[in-house]
Amino acid sequence: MASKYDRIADDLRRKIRNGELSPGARLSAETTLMEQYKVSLPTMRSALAVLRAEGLIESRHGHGTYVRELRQPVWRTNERYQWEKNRVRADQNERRKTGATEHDTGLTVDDLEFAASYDDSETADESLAKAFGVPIGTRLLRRTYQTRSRRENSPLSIAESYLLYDMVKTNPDLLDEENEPWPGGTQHQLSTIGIELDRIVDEITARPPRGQEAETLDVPTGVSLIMLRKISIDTQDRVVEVSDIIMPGDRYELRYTTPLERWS
Amino acid sequence: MASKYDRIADDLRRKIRNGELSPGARLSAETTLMEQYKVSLPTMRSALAVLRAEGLIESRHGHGTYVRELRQPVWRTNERYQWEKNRVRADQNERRKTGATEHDTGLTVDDLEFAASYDDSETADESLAKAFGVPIGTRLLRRTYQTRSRRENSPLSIAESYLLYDMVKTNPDLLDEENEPWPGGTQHQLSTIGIELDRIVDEITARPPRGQEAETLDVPTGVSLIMLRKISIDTQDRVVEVSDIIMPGDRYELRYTTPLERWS
DNA sequence: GAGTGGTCTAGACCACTGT
DNA sequence: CAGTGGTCTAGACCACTCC
Repeated sequence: MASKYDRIADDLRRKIRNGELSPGARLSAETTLMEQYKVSLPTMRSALAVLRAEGLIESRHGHGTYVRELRQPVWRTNERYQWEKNRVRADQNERRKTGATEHDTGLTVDDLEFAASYDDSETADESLAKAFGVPIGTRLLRRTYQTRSRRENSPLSIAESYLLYDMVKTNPDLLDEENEPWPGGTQHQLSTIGIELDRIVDEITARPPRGQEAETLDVPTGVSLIMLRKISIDTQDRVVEVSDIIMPGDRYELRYTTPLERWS
Repeated sequence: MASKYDRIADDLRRKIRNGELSPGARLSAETTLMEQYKVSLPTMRSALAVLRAEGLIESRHGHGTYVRELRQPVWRTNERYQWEKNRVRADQNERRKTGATEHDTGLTVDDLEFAASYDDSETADESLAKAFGVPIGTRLLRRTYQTRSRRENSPLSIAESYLLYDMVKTNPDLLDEENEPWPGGTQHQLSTIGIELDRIVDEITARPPRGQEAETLDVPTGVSLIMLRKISIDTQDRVVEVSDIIMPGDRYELRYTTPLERWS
């Protein structure tokens, strides 16, 4: 331990933490830093690589190296699920006004760009088969959603939602991506085929982005991904939807409220 | 894009995904790979650095480079909170038997090593003051917990729990770390000063480990940290405990069940 | 064109792990 | 001891951004 680049990284990390280098500030050029710290360029660069991996700095080619700014977090709460359920029974005008993402972020429909695409040729792999409790190979409807803020380039999140094809085909409207965005969202879509949700189970984990993901989500190295699998279970205890949602960890915070039964 | 090291990383990533290189397998030595791919050593090393950052491989000095094995995830569910609350009213023998971590992991008390330390000289910083709804500088009791499996070196998690000093001092037993592990956990501790919890709010985010954290948690680069702030609110709507819990993302999965009200 | 970060090389030496 | 990955150097050239 205590290699040269480690000590340099420690020094810069300290300067960032105590505000000597504030968010948005530009660091000196690599060649300048290399002279300041009296090391070679590759060594200086590996010191910066450490901080980049920690998400503390960001380098822009031909531009400079900057202290990362904290992005305002978007909240995703589990209260949205009950809110969505209540909205299913509201009239269509009310449903059209806002979606669940707006509920979370406080942004209006106009701020958000929404893209959906459907694919009805998907079949269940091992993981999905287990989640749904069906055999591997069962036909699914896969729906891909991208939400992005109009003010920024990077998507807020990417979601893949899976429905059992045989279950939803009874309402052909549900198979057509042209009907997106569907006022009232998935819970309302399911209600058109007589499904009422009993509970939603969220499974959460986190890992670094891999290869292509970093590009499609446009996250720099140094940002973790929050992986959320959302499993919707109806009043007959059937798994009716499985959704895999990917969120950049520097943009999102999840909030779950767990009520407890009273003693008295 | 499509630099040499990127193409090499892509190739190796593909080999890992399709099983040509299975978990635990040892890659050829860097010098061998460098000849195979006809690049210089530093270039070969930066290809490996990419995969290391993605958590796909792990290098052991003087030993070799290996495909990371998937570790069996430990589940942490929000059902534990109600389970803990129920246990407060169980008798002491029952309470002594198991703790919440055992509830989650399925491991028994004997498998787990538990370390607690108290510090009653802590005061609330901005973030904690806001969470508790008290002025900055308010005296707190800080309790640090480390849980580790006896079979492994790395801690399962690190938790820092904060209580309002003036609130808990009425029971001096709560100020003494020698009483840990306390049968029945924090909810039982709070019950000794007349506190009943109404709900628990979990705030979750994820980010890469920074400098020292990587060492104390003994996680390689390429593992994300799940940061969980748990806020306990009592029946009088007071925030009575705030806990910051750090979990390695490759070991943990969180599961939250949200029940929905019925329509009928 | 000037200044920046990104890629790549060839080679030296050190530090750790096993036998 | 041999084999492995880790650190560091000196220097060349490329690619991007802004003026």
